[in-house]
Amino acid sequence: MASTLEEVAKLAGVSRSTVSRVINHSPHVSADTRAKVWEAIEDSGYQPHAAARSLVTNSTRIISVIIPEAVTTLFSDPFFPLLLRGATDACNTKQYHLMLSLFTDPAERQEMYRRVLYSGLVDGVIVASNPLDDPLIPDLQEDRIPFISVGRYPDQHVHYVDVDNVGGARMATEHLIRLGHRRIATIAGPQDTVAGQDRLKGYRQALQARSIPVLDELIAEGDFAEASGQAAGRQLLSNRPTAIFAASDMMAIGALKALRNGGLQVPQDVALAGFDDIPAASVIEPGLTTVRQPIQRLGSLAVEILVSVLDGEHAADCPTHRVVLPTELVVRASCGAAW
Amino acid sequence: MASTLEEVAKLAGVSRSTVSRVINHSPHVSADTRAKVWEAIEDSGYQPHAAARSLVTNSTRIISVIIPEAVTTLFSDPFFPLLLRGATDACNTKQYHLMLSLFTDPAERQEMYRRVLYSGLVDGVIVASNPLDDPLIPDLQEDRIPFISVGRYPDQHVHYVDVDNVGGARMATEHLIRLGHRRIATIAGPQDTVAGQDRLKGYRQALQARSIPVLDELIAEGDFAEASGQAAGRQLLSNRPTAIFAASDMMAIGALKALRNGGLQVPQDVALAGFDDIPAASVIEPGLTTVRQPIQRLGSLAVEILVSVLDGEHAADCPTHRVVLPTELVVRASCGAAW
DNA sequence: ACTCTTTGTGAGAGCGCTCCCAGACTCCGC
DNA sequence: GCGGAGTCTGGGAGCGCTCTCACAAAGAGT
Repeated sequence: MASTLEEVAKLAGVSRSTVSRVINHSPHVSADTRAKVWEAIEDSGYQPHAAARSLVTNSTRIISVIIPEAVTTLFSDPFFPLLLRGATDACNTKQYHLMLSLFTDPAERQEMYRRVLYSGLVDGVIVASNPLDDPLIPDLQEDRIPFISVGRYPDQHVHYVDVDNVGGARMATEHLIRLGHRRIATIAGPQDTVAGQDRLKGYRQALQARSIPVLDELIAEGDFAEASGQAAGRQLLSNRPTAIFAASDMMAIGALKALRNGGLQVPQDVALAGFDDIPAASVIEPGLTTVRQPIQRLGSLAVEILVSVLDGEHAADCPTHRVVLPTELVVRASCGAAW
Repeated sequence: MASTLEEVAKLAGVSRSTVSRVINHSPHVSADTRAKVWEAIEDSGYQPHAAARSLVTNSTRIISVIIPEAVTTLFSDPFFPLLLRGATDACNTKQYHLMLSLFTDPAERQEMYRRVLYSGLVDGVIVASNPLDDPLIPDLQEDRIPFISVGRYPDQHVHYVDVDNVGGARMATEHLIRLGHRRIATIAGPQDTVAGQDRLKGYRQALQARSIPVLDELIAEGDFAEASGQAAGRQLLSNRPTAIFAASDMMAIGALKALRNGGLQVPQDVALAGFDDIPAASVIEPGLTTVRQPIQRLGSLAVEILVSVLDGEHAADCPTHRVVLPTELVVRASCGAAW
């Protein structure tokens, strides 16, 4: 189990170098020797010592997923587990390991930054749910640490993967338009996040494409959480929309409560659509029409791209990867569609 | 940044050994020298190389969280993210790192077992959501790898943390009894999981304590997921319970649908209680009475105990840690309580 | 003044691995 | 038959760190 190269070498009657070559699949070993060595490896249950190997190769095959602030909304939403699921799947097949870094306060992050990144503990980093004004990405760039962002990032040289937030929001809004609605309100997400911005953009695009005026009075802003959706719903009520597109399911659920409190029925009086397709969306009454995102794929793709960058290691001449995955409209009862 | 001990030593005008001593807070360094060295460390932005250090200390300060099967129910339930949140918090304060290992198929696990555990990559392991018949824990024991189980484990020498599933189920059932119900059915969880067993046990205890007969016809079994709850609800209907305690919120939601389809109202015709307090529980109509568990604390505790075992390292004479955290009854509308 | 501790510091070995270089051997063509 | 190319293998250095050991200097006791 805890044997060393040297011991395996003795067992196989060859030198340490030869065993190393076999382990690393070097072609310069005769078939006989190779077989002999493999046998010795099997017999001894040998496994290379990770630290020793890292020390000389200068690579740990560990990728860190950094979530700068342990965003509370992440826990009412399976985004986070699904992302990790996808990422670990990809890591398993690529023979990499996943390290998880969550932070509550910035001091903690600074501390981690030194400990994890400067100590050579990880080969690369996946940054998820990073607020636009966070210094993390600039820091990573400056220190030339390979990374990829989950979520669009407005910089020429940053690799990222994202879901098509604009397209998803447009689809949902178009769907409401197609059902005959013209006074369509939106509860936008926080405008300091890319997702919040993009979903509002999609809403705007859909209206503009049909020459429906975009009215400020029909746009409220929330923070993706339920309470903010309820507040926004209450506020929008007085402007009498016939439909509401909320930029998150939790806000849609909040809005649903506000509408009910205001004596309005969904979908009879007001149609409702959300974004995310959280588990609760299919469970509430009426079922919530929403936009589904391929989050697990997002996670695996992030790993795959990062690994390709890491393995390629042609540093400068490697093109920037930017992948946007399509979203999918899930029609349920809340929009009042027969479809 | 990527400087070495040697360089810092030269900068401070001392030897490598002395810098090492300062870094590791050895007391055998004069105050003057110590100050000088710290200055050199700050100036050079020195950070010890993790692999080099691990090679000689034979410790990586990495803990792995292993979830043997990427249980799908974990993703309709914030159990997993909350656990990780708690675990990372504790890791941050203890200066440990968290590695994540999820698996879909057993071959993958075997592969990981070699790669992660035998290679000295991690110092210890947290095993979560492990089925009773899984060989993982016996394997870990045999290989003398320090670990702790999240979830009770029936072995004298296994450290574990768990929530009080028995007590929680008993509380929920008692609550229904207190509201006047006598024909109380339960939708139990899978009986090959400890949580499933314990929640059924709590239900039984509550009835027996009030001398209410435990009837087989009022006990159905599900797999914690919604569909199984709906099936179980349908099945129980014919036996006319006046209340149902479901061992998970998802099953309670399934049962709710079955009851509605059968023309019954909750809580007027049948009272309903669940377990877990998932986000959907507060969002559905009627709000679901349920049992809340301190999952985040469970995660941080698991790390704290494992680290104490790791740091203590008095191997044999260290007592087995077994912590069971209390659960909390959350009363909402579905049980029909005024309270 | 001399040993005898005590305290602070440096030199050296070695953790287990990879990788370079050199050597031994085989095989071919002239 | 002999040099040169090609193939395979072993030896040695060294990655950056910790830790033991030895030793120098300083203080304490007789």
